[in-house]
Amino acid sequence: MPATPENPPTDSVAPAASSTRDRILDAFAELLGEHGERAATLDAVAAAAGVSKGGLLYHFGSKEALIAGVLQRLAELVARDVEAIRASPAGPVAQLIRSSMATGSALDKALVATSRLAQASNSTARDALRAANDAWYQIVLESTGDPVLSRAIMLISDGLAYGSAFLPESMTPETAELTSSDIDDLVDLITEVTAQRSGH
Amino acid sequence: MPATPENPPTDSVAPAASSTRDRILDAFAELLGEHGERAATLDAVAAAAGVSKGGLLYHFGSKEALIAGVLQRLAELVARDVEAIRASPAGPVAQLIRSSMATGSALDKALVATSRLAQASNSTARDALRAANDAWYQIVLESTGDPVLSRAIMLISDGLAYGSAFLPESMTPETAELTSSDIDDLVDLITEVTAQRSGH
DNA sequence: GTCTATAACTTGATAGAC
DNA sequence: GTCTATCAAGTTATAGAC
Repeated sequence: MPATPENPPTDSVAPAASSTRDRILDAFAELLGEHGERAATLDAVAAAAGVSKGGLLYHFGSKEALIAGVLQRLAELVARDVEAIRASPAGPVAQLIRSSMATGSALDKALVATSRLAQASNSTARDALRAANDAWYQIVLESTGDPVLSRAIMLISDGLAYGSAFLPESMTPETAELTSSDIDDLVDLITEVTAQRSGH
Repeated sequence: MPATPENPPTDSVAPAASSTRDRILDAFAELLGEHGERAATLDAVAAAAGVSKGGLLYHFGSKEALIAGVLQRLAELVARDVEAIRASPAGPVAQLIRSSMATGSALDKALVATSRLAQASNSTARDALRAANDAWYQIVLESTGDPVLSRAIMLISDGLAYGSAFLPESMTPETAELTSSDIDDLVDLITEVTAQRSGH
């Protein structure tokens, strides 16, 4: 993608002036997340992006190309997130847990969309999810130095991510939506356990 | 399960003499789990079950009826599982964690199949998953008496379930497939933390 | 109960006008 | 760059024979 002074900083993740290409990608990810893979047809994506099917296919020549676009976007967002977690003042683990629940960020949307593709038997999507998980696990392991605890932390993170992504609305009292104070409690628990295990 | 050789088990979940109806339901759940919702077409299900499409539609008049069949099967299996967990000598929490990873049991298959449907925007499937989660959470809460810890345990269980269900094969070294000894470590960790928190 | 044939519709993709 | 046909293949469901 040629970036000239006239065609400004074309960061492919979240351009200031959303290009048609990006709108299409947004619409595809959104449909995947909200209504599943089967609903994310070319027709539906085109309509949601405000273009015709022909217009969509000019930018992405096939559905495969559309999928590749989402996966590439995910890879970029994960790379950024990894840096953000590493640089977090609150500590990597707290930052990871707090950012696990899907809140509608670009990364969340890309992750959910990729999960849907992975479950539709797309092995490239599965690989992308694994790569992201590996990166996060590595950070946690470096931070705690404790493999068992690190796994437990990753599983909690996964549980938060999947739960918020897959069972979004109207939960029952028992597993009612986790409030931010619930997350605080969770982080405290993990912090305490981490201190106890490293202290000994 | 009161099943005598003379009176073979005729419950609707997994009859010894698999009826056509059950074979169809098995095939549908299997296809949903292995290849996603989009691949679980009537054609594919019929072929996998060894009947024609017409034959399938004699037993389940529509795709909706097929879905209802899977959800009913799940409800029955969850009810049984709840009883088994409550009666477990090792304690409910250890039993729950150990049974979280999908190992191919009938319950696992029904859960995975229902997850796929839930992600295809089927709200009935979502409700079924929530009901199951509520039941398990209730058991854990009764066992530990500690809401924060119970949530952490449920999240670990969710993480195990989703991970094993959605990223099944060929994992990388970092998050390599959890061995049963890894699970042992995890259960030990949880047991210790539970003891510490209740002891104080 | 199970099959084949077929109707009605959706989906991904191509061709070509503007 | 974006649009409107248009097509071939696939999908759910019905009808009726055996």
